[in-house]
Amino acid sequence: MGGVPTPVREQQRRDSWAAVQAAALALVSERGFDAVTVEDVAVAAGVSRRTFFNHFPTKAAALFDPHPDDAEALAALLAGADTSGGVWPALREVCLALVARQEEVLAVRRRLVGDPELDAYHRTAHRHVGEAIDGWVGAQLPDDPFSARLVGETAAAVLMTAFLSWSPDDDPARFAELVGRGFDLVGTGFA
Amino acid sequence: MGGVPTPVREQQRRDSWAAVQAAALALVSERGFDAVTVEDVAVAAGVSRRTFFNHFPTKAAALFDPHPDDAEALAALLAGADTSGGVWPALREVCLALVARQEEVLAVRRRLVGDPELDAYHRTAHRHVGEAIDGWVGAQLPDDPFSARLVGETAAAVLMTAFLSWSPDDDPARFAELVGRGFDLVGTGFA
DNA sequence: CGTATTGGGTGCACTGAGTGCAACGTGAGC
DNA sequence: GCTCACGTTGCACTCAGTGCACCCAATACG
Repeated sequence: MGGVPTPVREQQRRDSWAAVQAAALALVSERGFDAVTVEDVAVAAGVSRRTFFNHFPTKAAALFDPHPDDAEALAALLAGADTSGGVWPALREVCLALVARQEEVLAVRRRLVGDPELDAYHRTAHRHVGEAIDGWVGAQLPDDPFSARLVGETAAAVLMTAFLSWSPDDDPARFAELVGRGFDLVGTGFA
Repeated sequence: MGGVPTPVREQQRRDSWAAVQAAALALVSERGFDAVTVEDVAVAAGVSRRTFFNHFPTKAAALFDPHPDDAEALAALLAGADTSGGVWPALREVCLALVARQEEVLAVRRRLVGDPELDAYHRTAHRHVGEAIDGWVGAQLPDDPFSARLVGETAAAVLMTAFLSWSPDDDPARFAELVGRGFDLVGTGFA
């Protein structure tokens, strides 16, 4: 019944998941996406090829699916957000706190832009954030799902823009700066 | 030399391209993405499997890559846009004119949401529009590429939100209405 | 005109992603 | 200890996508 089967099993599963994602990021950032096979990743993670696909639906997903801890962290940030100054400024702070957690992963992913297939997955990765925001905004605007979704999509667009405008060789702090600037620009309605 | 090889060849190629896309949209909207093979599409289009991949890099691309005519139409709309009232309101009108051209294709695509792989491609399809806008805004703001890209990404986010909030059974005009409303909401900075 | 060239279409063989299925083994409940 | 649940595994299979050599029709050129 409770989604969590049992602590030990759950931990095994998370470890296995994390080992596969770590191996995928390491190999792909070293050799490039096309030069790494799922078999390579599985071997490096100490897992069978079949198990890889038990965790991730596609090769690209191993690179871009959010770590459960990060998903929980985002939920916590949203739950604790201060909306007294409005929804959009509150989201600004949430996203700034979020990106600070993920510097290393973002740097690896940034080196992968250019491949069309990967770019598509890249956008869904930022969409994981957008969807969480959807739900959060939607709870505050239960009678306006369109606006809630638009806020989530727009926040994801800001993150994507900052991500693409940033270079992994730059100071990581510059990425946060770009995110803040993006939120500010949208907040003025591109006046 | 000139990119266009010669009128006849160019026309042959476009016809073949269009036949494949039409076949892909028809079959997939009828049976679903996974139940249609590239072979099926090629046969229905009267073309070899190998030719399919000469036109489209992936199966999903056959569904989502923009028709050359539409790409040219967008460029023309942007070139003729009236920016006297500001960049964002001008984009609003361009996007409204654009979606009016594509009602049928959008209705088919709308039936395909839900598949994660397809959703990823879906976003890149709206990104084709965003990229054209990037270039257009970038020409007007040559010293601020970040803002130019942000405008393009945000416009794509508005289109995507309207697309997801719309139902193919709705009046097509409602889709345009949603696009307009999305641009208005962003234009106020989510105040 | 006749000949050479170009460029799209095709067939073939090959790699690798992704899936269904039937096991196996180890933690958990009784 | 027995049984059940569940993550893992191996195997066989379909199909997406690619490299390559070849064919044919449309063009360029003499």
